[in-house]
Amino acid sequence: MKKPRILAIVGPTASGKSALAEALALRLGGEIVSCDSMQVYRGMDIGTAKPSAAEQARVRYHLIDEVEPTQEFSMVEYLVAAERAVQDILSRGRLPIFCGGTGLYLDAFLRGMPESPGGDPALRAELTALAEKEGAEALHAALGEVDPESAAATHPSNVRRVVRALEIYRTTGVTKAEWDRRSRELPMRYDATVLYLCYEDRELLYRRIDSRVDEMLQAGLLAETEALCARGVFEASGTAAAAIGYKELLPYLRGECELGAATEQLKMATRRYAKRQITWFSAKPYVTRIVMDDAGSLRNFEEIVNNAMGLVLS
RNA sequence: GCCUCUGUAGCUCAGUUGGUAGAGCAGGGGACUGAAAAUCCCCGUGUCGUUGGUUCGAUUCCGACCGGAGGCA
Repeated sequence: MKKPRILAIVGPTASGKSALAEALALRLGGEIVSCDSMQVYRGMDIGTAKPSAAEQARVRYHLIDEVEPTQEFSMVEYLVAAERAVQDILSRGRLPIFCGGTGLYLDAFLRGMPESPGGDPALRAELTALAEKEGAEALHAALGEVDPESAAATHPSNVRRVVRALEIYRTTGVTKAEWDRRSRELPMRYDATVLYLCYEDRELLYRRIDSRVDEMLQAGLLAETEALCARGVFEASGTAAAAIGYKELLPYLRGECELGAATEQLKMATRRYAKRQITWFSAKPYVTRIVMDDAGSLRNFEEIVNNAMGLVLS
């Protein structure tokens, strides 16, 4: 059976993914599947650079505003919802276009996942407490007893990963290394073209990030943050509370620092995030690089769109 | 104009009883399979303000000059 075609636009924050995705969706008869761990939350619009009402009127978007920020949502929920969205889009004869910067989510979708064990909050809490009491080394050593392969691949300080590996072994009796091996053997389910937007001039990307943060503040990011506070998002400290854009402004809202200082922290956090995304996507064998440095002018943008069209249609 | 303090990494500063220097932050590189906007790992050569002097050797001591801060006029 022929695999269905899908397109994906990935890259660091502020690289211009949304604009390119929209242009391609309009030309190719596509619908956009957000591939973003934070845009799924309702009420987090400005800070996550969610497509505006106008943009959502031009192209159909999926996996935006799926859940409340106080709810838990992670990779697997994403996987399920994305699968549903893609089937829906394909059933209408249209092209699914993934767009976003959460590399893990796209990775998981492209590969599919075997029935690996879900998270066990109680066990996680227990193991994390153990690491605090007896040290991360001790927990890592415990992992080494049952799953030396994963232990060797995980730094002892990375408690979260060590906990996850132990969690998998304790709940299934099968090592994480084995689960990973099985998933690696799964065939790609889609014929995917993944366009990775990159900047040869890092400074240029950073300038785009800085000005986008300024625009977000002007658009009312502080008010949005206050609204999230009022809903107890940060007390819940779930995934939504980790979003960049809000937690950096909390010290200012509490009167602990100037707005300028908070803004700097926010820009810095965003740049570092972009850096991590670049590291992630650069290492992926399945991406086709698109250099965005010259996308500034309309003419150059058109050229990039045409170039991308060529890659998709080939 | 005079006096005092000060000038070391992109920033804030240590330090060298004279043998060319190191922290934090910033920055860079990397990892990543059910928390991923998360989590974690690795990376420190810089005319020690400039220029003379003393010295085997000066970033370190001395002088002058230049920049900064403060004080007295």
